[in-house]
Formats: sequence, structure tokens, C-alpha cells
Amino acid sequence: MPRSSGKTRDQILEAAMDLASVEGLEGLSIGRLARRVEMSKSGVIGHFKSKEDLQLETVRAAVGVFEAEVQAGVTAEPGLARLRVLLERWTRHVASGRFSGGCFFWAASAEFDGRPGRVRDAVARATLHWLEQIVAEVRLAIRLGEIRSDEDPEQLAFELHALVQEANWARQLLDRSDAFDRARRGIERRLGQAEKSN
Amino acid sequence: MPRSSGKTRDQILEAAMDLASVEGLEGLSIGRLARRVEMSKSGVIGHFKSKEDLQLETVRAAVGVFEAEVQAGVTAEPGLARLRVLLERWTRHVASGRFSGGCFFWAASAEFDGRPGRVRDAVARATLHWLEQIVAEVRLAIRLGEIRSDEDPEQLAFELHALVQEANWARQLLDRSDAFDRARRGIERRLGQAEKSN
DNA sequence: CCTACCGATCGGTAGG
DNA sequence: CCTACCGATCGGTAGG
Repeated sequence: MPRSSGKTRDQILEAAMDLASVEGLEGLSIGRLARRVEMSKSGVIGHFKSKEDLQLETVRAAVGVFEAEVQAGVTAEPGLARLRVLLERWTRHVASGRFSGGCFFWAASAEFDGRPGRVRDAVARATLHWLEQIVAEVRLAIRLGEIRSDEDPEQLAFELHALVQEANWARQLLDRSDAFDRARRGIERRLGQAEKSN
Repeated sequence: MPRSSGKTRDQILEAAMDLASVEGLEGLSIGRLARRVEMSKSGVIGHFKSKEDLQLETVRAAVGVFEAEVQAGVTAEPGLARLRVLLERWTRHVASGRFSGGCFFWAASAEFDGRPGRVRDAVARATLHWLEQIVAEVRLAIRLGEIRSDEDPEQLAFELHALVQEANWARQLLDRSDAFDRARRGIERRLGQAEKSN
């Protein structure tokens, strides 16, 4: 059962994710967020213990969106087929404009990589988890004989992951509308190379 | 001839680049920068017209560092050989820890991609210029018959560029000390694939 | 280059 | 959920 003010809290977090994707999790000030959701500052912060707590809850909410849009309900066969589906869903999610500022975690990564603390740890944990999921899927595909056994799963995951992050960069900073198609082409070419021939 | 206070100004910009690589160009506040260089706030801002001007000069200084460490004095043969040298010098520069927060332009990209203005334009111009230089070198290598003529220069440059940015991300956020070796392996593998066999 | 100051905004709290 | 307020810090200026 949701608590009584669950709806408002969710609305605040939805606005917080969008604001943070543009202005960063630090630029996400309580006053600015309050204006955005048309509440008083104390009304906003009353839902959270502190700004750090608000940032942590915002990261957690973004993890929830990612899981729902990228990971949930994938029915493809485990291995190479599921790897392709996961990468395509990720690409589509980042390209979709779900958040005004592009990929939430790319922005949060760059902002918090130099600031020790719980927010940085939460961002690192979430992004590492996703990277490790790609590694695991590559490993499975190797075990199934779909990907060449001389491929290093960590290396292949690194290269695939790089392409989607690059696409986000190229679209957000350089306004390259073809960025995600380039990521897709790179992924397909790389997987084609890794695939066991025959 | 440098103006009389050129030395101090350069010291301020050196500190500003380092601070911005960690805290961002916005987190680079005049007060914090003043404390870092042991001056008063007005002493710092006196060298610049405004905070935006300070940010622009800091970007310009970072372009200068990049040119000196990556682009200057490359003697390799134009084409594939020079492409390899440029990518290796870029990788080494980003890996070197020249700035505390890792790649200055990666941090600035994520921070300003959602904020219109002159700072964003300067960051976009600088990074686009570097990307276009990689494209140009690929094109030359194709013309020289060193890279297969069915390679799309923009696509290949996108993929190579992605690997170094990914390495910066992996080291700064995930503390992956092997990140730049992964970038190197990816670059070599990709160039090997693009290379004309025989 | 400094001190001293401006109005605005920051995160957060008191009190209701 | 609100108003009203706290001390700290923001970018920037006056005056020297």
C-alpha cells in the first residue's frame, strides 16, 4: 500500500529526475524543484530528510525507470539474442527523450565521479550493475557457443557499452540526430565480429 | 610579450582547470577558486570580466593543454600511422592524471550539454574539432589505401572516439585502472578490422 | 591587489 | 502542507 502522500512524492521525484538530467543532481536545488512542482521549499524537503536523501531517492527512482524501460519483460532467448534485445532497448530508452537532459546516469556519472559520498556510490553501483549484466550475457552467449570463445567478455562489454554512451554524448552536446543509429551500427558490426561463424 | 600579471592569471587558470575537472565549471565558484590560489575574490575576478568569461577562458586554457599534449609535434606519417599516434597520445593524456577529475572536456560536456550559452558552444566547438580531426585522418588513410574504402569515416571515428571516452568514465566512476588498456585494445582491434589486408 | 558590502539563493529549521 | 526565518555562500561592485 502506498503511503498517503505517495502520489505527490512520486510527482516530486519525477520532476527531480528530469531536472537532474539537465541541471545535474547538485543543480537540482530544493528551491528550483519546489518552483517546478508548485510547492514551497519546506513542502518539498518535508518528503525527504535532506538534500542528499533527495538525491539518493532521485537516483533510486531513475534506476526504477531504467529497469521498467530496459530490463523488464524481456522474453528473448538467453544469450546472444537477449544481449541484442537488451542493447536495443537501452539504446531506444536513451534516445527516447524520457528525460530532457538525455541519459540520467551519464550526467550523474560525470557530476559525481569526483565527489565521494553516498550519491556517488549509488550512481556507481547502478551503472556497474548494468555493465555487469552485459558481461554476464556475453559470458552466457560464449558458453552457448554463439560468441567466439576467444572473446574477453569484459572487453566486449566495455566496447558495446561505450557505443551507447558515445551516442548520448554526440546527441546531447553536438545535436547529432544520427548518433543512436551510429551506436546501432557499431553494436551490430562488433557483435557480427564476435559471433561464431557457422 | 605577456602582460604584467600574466603569471598570476595563468596560475589562476591552471587552478581553475583542475577545479573544474572535479567540481565542474559551475561548481568552480569564484570564492572557492580564490581560496585555492590564496587571493581575495575580487583579486580573482579582477582578471576576468565575469564568471562566464572565467569559464570561457578556462575552456580556452584546457584547449591549449590538449593541443600541447596531444596534437603538437606529431611527426608520424599522415594517414593510418598518424591516426594511431594521435589516438595513443589522446589516451595517454586522459590517463595521465593531468587534471584531478580526469578528462576536462568529458566533464564539461556532461555539465553543459543542457545549458545554452557561450560556454556550451565553446565546449562543443572544441570537442567537435577534435572528432573532425579523427575523421579527417581516417579519410586520408582511406585515400592512401591504408584503410578499406568501404569504411565510413564518420562511423569509424565515432567508434574510436567512444572507446577513449568510455575509458575515462570507467576509471573516474568505477576506479577501473585497466580502463585505458581496454580502450587501447579496442582501438587496435577496430583499426585492424578497418585496415586493408595485404 | 585589498576590505567591505550588495541582493539573491543555498540547505535547512521553527512553529503552526 | 504553509510562512518566516537562520547563517553561509553565490556573483559582482564600490572605493581605495
